[in-house]
Amino acid sequence: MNSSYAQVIVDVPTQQTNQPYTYAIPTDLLDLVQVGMRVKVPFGKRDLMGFVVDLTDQKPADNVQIKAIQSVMDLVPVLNAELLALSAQLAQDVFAFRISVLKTILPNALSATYQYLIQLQPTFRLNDDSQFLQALDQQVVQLTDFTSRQRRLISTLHQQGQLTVEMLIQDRLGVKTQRAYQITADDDLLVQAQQQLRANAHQQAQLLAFARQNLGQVFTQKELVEMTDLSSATLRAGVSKEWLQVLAVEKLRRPLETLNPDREANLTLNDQQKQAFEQIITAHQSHTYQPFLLEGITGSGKTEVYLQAAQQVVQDGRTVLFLVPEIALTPQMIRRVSARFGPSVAVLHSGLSEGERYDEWRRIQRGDVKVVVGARSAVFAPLTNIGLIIVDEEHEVSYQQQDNPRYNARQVALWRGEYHQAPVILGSATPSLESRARAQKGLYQLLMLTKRAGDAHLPTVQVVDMRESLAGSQETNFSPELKQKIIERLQAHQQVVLLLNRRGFSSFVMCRDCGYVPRDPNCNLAMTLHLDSHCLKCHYCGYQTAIPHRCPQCQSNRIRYYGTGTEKVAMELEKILPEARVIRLDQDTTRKKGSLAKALQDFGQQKADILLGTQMVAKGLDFPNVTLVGVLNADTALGLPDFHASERTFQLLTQVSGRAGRGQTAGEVVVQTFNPEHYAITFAQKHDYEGFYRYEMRLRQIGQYPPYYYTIQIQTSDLDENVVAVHTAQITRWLKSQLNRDVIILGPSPQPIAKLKKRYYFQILLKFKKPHENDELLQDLIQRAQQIKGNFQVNIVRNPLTFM
DNA sequence: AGCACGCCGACT
DNA sequence: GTCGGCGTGCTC
Repeated sequence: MNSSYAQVIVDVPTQQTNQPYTYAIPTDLLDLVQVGMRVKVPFGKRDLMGFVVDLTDQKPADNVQIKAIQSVMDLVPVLNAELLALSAQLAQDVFAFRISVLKTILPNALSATYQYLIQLQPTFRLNDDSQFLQALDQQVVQLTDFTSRQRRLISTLHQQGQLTVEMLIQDRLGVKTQRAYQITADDDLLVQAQQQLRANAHQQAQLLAFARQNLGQVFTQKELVEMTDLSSATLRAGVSKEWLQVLAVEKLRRPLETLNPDREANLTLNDQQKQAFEQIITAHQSHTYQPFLLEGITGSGKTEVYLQAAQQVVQDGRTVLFLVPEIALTPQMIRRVSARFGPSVAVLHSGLSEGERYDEWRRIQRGDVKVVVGARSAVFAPLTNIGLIIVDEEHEVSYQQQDNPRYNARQVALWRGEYHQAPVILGSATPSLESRARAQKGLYQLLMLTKRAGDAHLPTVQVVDMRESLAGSQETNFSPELKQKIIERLQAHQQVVLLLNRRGFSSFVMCRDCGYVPRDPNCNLAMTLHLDSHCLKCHYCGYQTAIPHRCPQCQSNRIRYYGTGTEKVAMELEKILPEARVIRLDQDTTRKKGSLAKALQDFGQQKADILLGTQMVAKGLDFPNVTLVGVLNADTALGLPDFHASERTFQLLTQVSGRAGRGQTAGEVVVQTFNPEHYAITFAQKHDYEGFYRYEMRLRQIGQYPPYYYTIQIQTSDLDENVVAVHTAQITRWLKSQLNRDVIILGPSPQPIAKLKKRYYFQILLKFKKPHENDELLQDLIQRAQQIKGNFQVNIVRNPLTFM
């Protein structure tokens, strides 16, 4: 029985249209429209794309006029029941529009483009204003190509009948096709043709012979030419005589690195790995949703556990979703996974073109793929029958999308694991406090790997106090200790990785003599430098003070803002070690496609001695000849106005230390810092995650921060600084009157980057005990903010991971 | 978002 | 008087 109405989410991302609209299904589309398909619908004056989220027979109230669906854009649904349910849940969870979430779940190629076909009519009269239209007759144009003046004219002429405007809604990208031939299944026809063929028609004779060997089969033109060595002219002759039929077959744009991997054998698991493996497989085989926290020191072989568990799951007929941070999706890593799973793997990373991404998505959708490896957005891969989900480096901030909708892929992974009743592995050498605390409570099962693979030892870590090093001398990024060790490695023909920590760069003040950083008296967080207003501000509570010219702790006048770039460091290296060959790795040098792969390959082949880079050198790189890691500035993140500052610093130091001593030779790490006694640094020095965890948890408890409290960040913005300040203060008063007594409200205060793209930003932070206790009130806040006239905007972020 | 409606100031 | 500026409200 077909339903006669469809509930449609239309492609208009606004608060007012964030609801399903009811459309009638015309009789000729009755058996075509399905839930999860895209449709074209009339909406107001326009035609739009929309998603069918439900089918009903319920006739809606009489007071609304029901329009009919115009056409169906898909033959099969692009969203299954799981992903539709996920979209609804996620929209609520991250306070986003349903349509935005739906478009995030699907590849970009499936987002519609709106174009118009303009046809001038005989009545069209040319004049100065309408001159621009003459060249546009019969042309497909986009609305954004015109000024509002031109649009108005087109609209007027359209009403007068001087031209017609036809709306075209199209996929952003088509399916790429390739010319192919299907050989007739009619052998008699071919036999007959063979008998009648002229004796000198050797080419056609050859084609006929081949055809009779492959009755009914399909070959692309390219394949056919290669196999038979015939010309395309002969093939055309075959077509005209009906031996062959022309087809257009789909051509998949496959990323190169996954095409022909050499198979790679499994490594032997040690006892700890084996135990972890078995527990994961037990959960999978009993179809149980069970999150595991796999806490393994760097080099302990977490990846091998992932891969072998994945192989087992695939062997049992289920599929695997494997998430890694984008930064870890190096060609090294992709080759490794492809080598294990061959053609049944799909790799989704930011280097893919829109077309490649779409084609990988279609392979997954069709069920050709057993294992999906990818960064954040791969968590929406349309896999069915998932038997295992892996989130590698689960503590990574990049799993949370930084713009709307601000979903967290780790959370989505857990949701999908529960939906499929499958185990989810959260793996890290330095788990997020949140996940580690959940393991403590028994919500996740803790699996520990404490031994490094082979005989490798963790590197020794030397902390260098830059306060002493800098005193009296010229400002430099290299302490004598680090410089000396680099020289030793160069002489021994070993390699060096140097990390320049850019996180928190530039925006805070520190004393060069004693390491003092000005903190606000209320929150004890580092205050952010505002050059525009020449003051220091706390971005939690809004406390504000003048920039000191003399250090309050040691009276030095060398208190100034802190920061440097890789380019500057590379120049200094050139000066002090002119013979060293250096590869720079940062946003600037790796923007071009393939340049990262090239740089890493060169370093792997020892075409350089030193790899100098930002955060991206810290993750997942495996170069056995690297025996020294230098961290030029460990502190910068400590200066951030963020309660995660210590956690991030500890994680970064631990991760980058793990790059040293992965081969036979022991590794060494030099950490330069102005805060040698800071616990994030001393615990990292001892490779003591558990110690850091306990210490930091105490501080979080005292400061009433996560994981003891849930947080919500309310971002407000306006073109006018006063307007946003006034409205934000109003909202704060309203929240105070509405919220439960035990909800802690911090702010309002200007955001660390208070002005961005001509808008001024403020924030309010809420801290509370029950995860969803304020959701309704916040929805109400969004509705109310909608009523405010002007450019004022409100944006709500659940569990913010950064404060910028 | 985009489009119409409607209310005000600047012109042929 | 009308044209066109933009603020406001609606779209099944």
